[in-house]
Amino acid sequence: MEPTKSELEILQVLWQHGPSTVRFVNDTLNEQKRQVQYSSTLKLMQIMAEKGLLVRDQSSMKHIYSPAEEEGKAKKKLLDRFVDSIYNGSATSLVMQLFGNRNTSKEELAEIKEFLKKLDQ
Amino acid sequence: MEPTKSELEILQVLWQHGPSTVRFVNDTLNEQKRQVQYSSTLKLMQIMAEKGLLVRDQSSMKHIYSPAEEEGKAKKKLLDRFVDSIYNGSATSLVMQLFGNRNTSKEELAEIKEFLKKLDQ
DNA sequence: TATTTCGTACGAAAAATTTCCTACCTTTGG
DNA sequence: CCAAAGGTAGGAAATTTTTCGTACGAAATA
Repeated sequence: MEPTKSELEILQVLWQHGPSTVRFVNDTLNEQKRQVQYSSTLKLMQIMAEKGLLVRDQSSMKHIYSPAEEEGKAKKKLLDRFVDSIYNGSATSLVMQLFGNRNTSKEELAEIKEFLKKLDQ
Repeated sequence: MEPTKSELEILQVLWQHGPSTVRFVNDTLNEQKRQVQYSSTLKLMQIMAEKGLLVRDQSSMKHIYSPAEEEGKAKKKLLDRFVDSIYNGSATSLVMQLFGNRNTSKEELAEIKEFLKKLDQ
């Protein structure tokens, strides 16, 4: 299932900090992103759990939520969908546009080249 | 301004085929994407024109709509936003994930390497 | 024990997005 | 000229997404 924009924010917090309570996620959102009411975050996380985007541990009173999918996998899916919908499935054109008129550091470029070289082996 | 999902579909048609009438866009959507009523497409394109996403030529009775922004520029913006929000701004991690566990063809990889090489010069 | 604090649940409202009905005008073909 | 076909405009409805008020229970604490 495709996370909405707000859902993605919540996922990011959980990926970054690991399984968390609603309180923690809400505080983090308020610090890092934007002002939002506790009950809004709660509601959204409950919905996400229903949808299967999050897994909820209710064994203690303070429920603990975790992402249902591992960060890399989930992001890969998002990335693939992005490539499909915007670049018509061509990863190459994406990369070209990404670095085409961007001031990418020499180090970054070197790192990528090194990475690509290793892919061949 | 950030195009919504449906708005993006319309933009794609216009980028692909150039300035078009609502009728043409609607027909294309119905062929390539999904069933949608003419008046829905019309309405959405009118809204997009108001928002400044499209430019409308009303000189003739059949209005001609064009994307307000050139394809490359607009997609670059979308891409940058995507990198920022998903990969925390790191184009490198995006590329690595993109090719990490993907069966990319040798040709594709060679092309990218060639491209990166040229960037240095 | 009484009170305050902190948690979940639920429903509804608000906002954003998408869809379509209907009215009405212009053009085209008979 | 008249009817049919094809266009725009506008409002309203439907859907999806987001937000929050409120009720209520459990836990901590004075």
